[in-house]
Amino acid sequence: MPTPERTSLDEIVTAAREILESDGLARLTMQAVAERVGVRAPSLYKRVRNREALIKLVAEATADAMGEQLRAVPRTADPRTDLGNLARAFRAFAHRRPAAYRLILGPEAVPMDVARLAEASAPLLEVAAELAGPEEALNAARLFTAWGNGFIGMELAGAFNLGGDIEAAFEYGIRHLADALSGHRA
Amino acid sequence: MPTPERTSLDEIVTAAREILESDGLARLTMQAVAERVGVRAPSLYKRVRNREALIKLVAEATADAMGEQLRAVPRTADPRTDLGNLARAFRAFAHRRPAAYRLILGPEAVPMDVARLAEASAPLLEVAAELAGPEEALNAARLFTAWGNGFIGMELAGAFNLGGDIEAAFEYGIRHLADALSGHRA
DNA sequence: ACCTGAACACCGTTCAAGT
DNA sequence: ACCTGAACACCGTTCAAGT
Repeated sequence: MPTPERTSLDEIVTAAREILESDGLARLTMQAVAERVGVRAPSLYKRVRNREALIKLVAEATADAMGEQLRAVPRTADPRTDLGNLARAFRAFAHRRPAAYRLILGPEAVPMDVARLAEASAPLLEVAAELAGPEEALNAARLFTAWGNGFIGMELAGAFNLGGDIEAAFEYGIRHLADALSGHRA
Repeated sequence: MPTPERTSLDEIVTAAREILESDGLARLTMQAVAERVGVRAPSLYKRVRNREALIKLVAEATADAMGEQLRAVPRTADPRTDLGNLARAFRAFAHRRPAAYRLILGPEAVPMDVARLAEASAPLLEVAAELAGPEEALNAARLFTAWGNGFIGMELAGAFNLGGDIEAAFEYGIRHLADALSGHRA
């Protein structure tokens, strides 16, 4: 008589996501995940190859969620406005799930599935194309996403603690990058 | 009769740095460090509070080394040229010691000593001031360092694997940021 | 077919005992 | 004063045995 399934891959990834965010990566143990989904640790290996693979699944789920968030940003007729709104949505997401966000960039960065990242940043590529022209769209999008990732990474790492207005610095970045990409005066 | 010292904090941090770079963060264990400096693991606790503190020491040593690297960049009369040279030196350092570099930004980022980071990025702040004026120097430096950190972080994480010329994208970023900061046309 | 306890190899860390 | 072996609590992971 087959034992009934007592959990699922989805439940496991969700549990891991929650533990990561509330307790940090070091406390994201197989035992903690197992306990949360109501099973013993060895059973997890029926659905997940190992801890590293589980962490990768969490990172990919995070990229997907981020992409969804960006696609939900309403678009206007002005690409400059859109650029700012996308950047703010991006930052808001990172603030809401900082540990997961760090997972994507951070050290020991899990080699992320490329298609997933492309999917997530598609809206940004569109706006970059509107702003910088199709020729320079990829370079422009990379300039902008690099800045955004870097800014948020430094912010989460506490690298901006010297004071100064972080909000203002973020808006300064949006404004000047929009200028730089569109070829306007700064 | 007191036992002679068989190692030192410096030797321990250096050993940790080497293991981190060659084997990765997960393999940077107290036992591995102890073996490399010729001592048993418990002895490390005479010089270091715990593993986390050791990792933090490595991160700080990395920030110091990076600062030294940036200060060694020769300066010219043209701040735009200097900006590019600093960015390339920064990137070269990250490529030479990727694991340590990630430590500074990445997930579980060790709350870095602020003064150290400021020290490391001092040259960039100077050039930013020349380019954007003293008023906007801090915002400009943050824009630039955020981009640089983000670009390299994404590069190391393999987020640029879609192809396209990464060198060109980096140079594109330098050029357009210099324009944006100095208020020139792009 | 899935779940479990037991087991293994490996950590980080503490501490009493050595010199 | 520093170093060590032994010990503890905790991991990730495997596997034979249960249902």
